[in-house]
Amino acid sequence: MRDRSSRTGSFTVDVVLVTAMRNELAILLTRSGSDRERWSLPWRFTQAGDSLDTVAAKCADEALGEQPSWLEQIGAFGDGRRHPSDTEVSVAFVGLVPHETASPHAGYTWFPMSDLPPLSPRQRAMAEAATRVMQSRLDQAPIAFRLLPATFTLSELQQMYELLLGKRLHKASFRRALQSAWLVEPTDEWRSEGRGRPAQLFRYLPKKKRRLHRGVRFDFLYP
Amino acid sequence: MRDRSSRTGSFTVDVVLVTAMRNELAILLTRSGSDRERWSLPWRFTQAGDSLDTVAAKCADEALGEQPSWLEQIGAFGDGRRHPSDTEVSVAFVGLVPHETASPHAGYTWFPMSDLPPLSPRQRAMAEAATRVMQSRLDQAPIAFRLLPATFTLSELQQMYELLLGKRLHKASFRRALQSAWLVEPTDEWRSEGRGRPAQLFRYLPKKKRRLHRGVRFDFLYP
DNA sequence: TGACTTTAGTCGCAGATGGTGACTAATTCG
DNA sequence: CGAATTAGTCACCATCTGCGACTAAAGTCA
Repeated sequence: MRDRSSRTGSFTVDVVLVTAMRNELAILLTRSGSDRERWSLPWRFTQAGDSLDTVAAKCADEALGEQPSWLEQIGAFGDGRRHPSDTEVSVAFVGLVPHETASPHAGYTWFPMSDLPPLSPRQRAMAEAATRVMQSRLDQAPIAFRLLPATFTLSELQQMYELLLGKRLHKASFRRALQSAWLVEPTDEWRSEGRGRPAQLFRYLPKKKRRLHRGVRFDFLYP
Repeated sequence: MRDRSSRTGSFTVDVVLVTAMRNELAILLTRSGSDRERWSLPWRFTQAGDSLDTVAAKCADEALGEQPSWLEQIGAFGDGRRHPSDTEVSVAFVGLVPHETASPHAGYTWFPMSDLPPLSPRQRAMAEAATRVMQSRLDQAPIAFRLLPATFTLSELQQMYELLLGKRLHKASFRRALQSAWLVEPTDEWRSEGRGRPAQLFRYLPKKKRRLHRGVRFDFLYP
């Protein structure tokens, strides 16, 4: 067992890998290194010369075998809360992963946010912060798009926004707002999903071609 | 001179203290500890047992003799950029200070953001991140109010928003949006400022009494 | 004193945006 | 074929926004 004080001044990088699974958000956990009975976020000690982003990317790669479609730091966590590493501070990242293409390595498991196993207090704080950060950036950054595959139907996109916002949206208003924000462009493909009319596939329209004025705000709710 | 590798794994806490001075944002700098010719943000090594927020608060107190009216972490910075401490990582905070009541301790000087002296690359990144964070939280958190004294005129508030947004706002629209957001309440005081009609003083209305629906969005611009 | 300037604060129109239900379209199922 | 299901659009109307023009209360200066 490590001596607690030996880690004073050192720190870890932790990654909250988020995906949308069966209509709810889920994060990727693995067995804790120190206590095999407990679950933990993927984390690492930093090595001299590696930037924080690099360490986070390695963490994600070890868990998934690929890079998240979006990876962003959400801050440093400490404040006396316990962490498997016994360091005083950890720097947390959020990584977004489209669920369709993700296949975690052995030993890693998706857990729905609503039903997480016990985590160290510091990692629990990170998981909560991750969803807060995602919600707050929803209208500034392509959060919803990074949780979807490269092409998607507008209904899928709407469901993703409903999931992230935690409320229902009205179809016509959603599409109108989407249009005026120039966020997507149609492909020439259509997808027939069992019953019902086939849906056209769209892709995220990168900033280059876009003439965006106001940030998008999907505010409109349903009865 | 310290050996660079001796600090590997350790880190500092740095504070970007921001105020609004003569219609532009300014930050508080001091002479660097290692090189008296250079300027630096206030920073400290952490001590075992102190939370990050506590260290940041101490930093601010040492510079100002008082607490900022708002103090929030903006992230961990490293990525190989140099810092006076020779650590690999620093955790940065923004602190907001109303300029009217602030009187920095000896050795600390306000510098306008538009005309900063040379800083270490890591601290320059922090200063830039600070203004980005302030802008992005402008409609979620009382950023503008924390840069103003406890009571203020609506014209002063509008000027503060114009400064933070970097664009002019239309008076009538600004006040209408302010009303519908229930952000301020009038006091029974008025201030006569030289020529022109005296202005009523307002104060920030804390969340308790507020029934806020949508986030405020002062989007409307001037010709 | 009274015209002029300066700053505060309000009104109300016209056009843009948003919430909504009802509509049409294309497919599967039985 | 008709019912069910999902996609996509339309049009009405209420609300919100941009904006110019207005009123109000002070100082300045001849």
